[in-house]
Amino acid sequence: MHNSLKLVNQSTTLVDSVEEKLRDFFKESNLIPGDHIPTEAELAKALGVARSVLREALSRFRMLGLIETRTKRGMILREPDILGGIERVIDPRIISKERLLDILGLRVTIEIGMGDYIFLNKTEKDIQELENIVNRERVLEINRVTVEEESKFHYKLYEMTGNPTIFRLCKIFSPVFIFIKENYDDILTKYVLYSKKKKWSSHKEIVNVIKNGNPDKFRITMKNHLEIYFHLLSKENMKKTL
Amino acid sequence: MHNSLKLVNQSTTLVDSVEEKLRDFFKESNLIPGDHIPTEAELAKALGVARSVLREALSRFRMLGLIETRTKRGMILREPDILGGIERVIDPRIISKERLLDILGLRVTIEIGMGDYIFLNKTEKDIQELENIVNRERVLEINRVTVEEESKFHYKLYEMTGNPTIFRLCKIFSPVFIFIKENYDDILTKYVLYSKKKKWSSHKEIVNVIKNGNPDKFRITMKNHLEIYFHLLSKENMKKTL
DNA sequence: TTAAATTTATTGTCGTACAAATCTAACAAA
DNA sequence: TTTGTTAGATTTGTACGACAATAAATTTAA
Repeated sequence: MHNSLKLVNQSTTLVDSVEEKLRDFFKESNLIPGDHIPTEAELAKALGVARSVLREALSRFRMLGLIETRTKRGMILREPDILGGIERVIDPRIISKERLLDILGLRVTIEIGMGDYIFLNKTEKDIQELENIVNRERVLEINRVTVEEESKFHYKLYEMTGNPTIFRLCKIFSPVFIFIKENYDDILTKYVLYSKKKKWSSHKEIVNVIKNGNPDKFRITMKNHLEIYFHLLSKENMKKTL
Repeated sequence: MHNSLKLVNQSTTLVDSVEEKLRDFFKESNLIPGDHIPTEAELAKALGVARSVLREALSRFRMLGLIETRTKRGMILREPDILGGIERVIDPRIISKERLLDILGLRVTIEIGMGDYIFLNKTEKDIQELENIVNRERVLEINRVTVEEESKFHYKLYEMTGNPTIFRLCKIFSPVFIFIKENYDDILTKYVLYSKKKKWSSHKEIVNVIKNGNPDKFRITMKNHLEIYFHLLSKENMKKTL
């Protein structure tokens, strides 16, 4: 009762504000990767906090790759690893269903949208590899392949974009897709069985489009291939699913 | 000279390994959000490190939202904020050109791919809003609008996916696009002026497709709208650009 | 039984100390 | 002059102890 009166977690600790102040300081100083930043002693004094507090803030930056330290040589600013944070906390078991479906939606969006990118950079060797992957697939019931084979195929597509960040994002999200596939298997299977739609594009068809088609055809085919997931993503079904 | 001889920073600190061990511990204990985790004293003792070292590791988790602490009540596991890490380090000035172009590529991919998503969730109100935004735009030379108007329009599209994570990603990447627009303005302008292509889809056309078209038409129109960016993204131009 | 006071447990912050690494400088040797 | 050695100084990494603030638990008082 009277929950609305409860103060929101008013816990801005010293470490939090030091972290923020330091980030502002880096920006305002126009520091670029490779530049030295003041020593711990200097920073602690300037901020008026104990060294331990400062170090807890710096520790966060170290994790993100924003600063690098070597004894005696001091600290230098580095280009941060923008995906380092995600990588450490992606665990489907502790992430809410809403968020997991968000990620599924992002995946589907990227895979449909990457057609142009693939056609921009595709090589003969890539296509050869894709064909090898597809030929090795053993098709199970209702047009499905094993999780490993599915992963291998889609990994290769992401790789073909030639965009390392997108490729890495794919690897980071991979456990989420596997989790969703396993946990919503009944819903998905039921949908496939009772849907009016009877034709789902296969990996083979996608490869064929990459070989002889164009980006627009790729998108349509990929959309078709991924269509079952939209069943999970529509607003009405989400209510039922969650 | 002789950079290849330089030793790689082989420094795994105690804090790093404590961080890793704790993450493993959380996973193996099958903890879920809301669960209590041992006190600092217990953890420090179990790990055999000083409390200060432990706290530097915990500080990282606190930043990512993975743990929440309140004095006396102890620490509890929380659903982490998967984008919290990115949000803190996105600053175009300290991120390499390669990475910035990666992000541009991701944006373009998402915007082309989100057609189905938009058609899945669009409402009359959304379309009304889009039209308002477009009608307020003042078109500058060569079909361009101001950065703010451009942002506002694309924000609305992301919002229409109904996917909060994708929407947030858009906001996070926004400074990157602005940076790229400003820094590659000469290349982009030259491309527009001398390209054989003379027709670039406008915001108005995109709205029209959302209103009366279908996802396939949306993708083609959006692709057309964003085509100038592929000029920066192709492998050959990237070499020149970087 | 209820209300107030006290105790206790736990995180937040501070300070000191020393170890480890490595840069600097001075000096010695070739 | 160049190279090698040694000693000292600087800076981060780790440990430990102390106390404040807070909130739960317990005891005491009305």
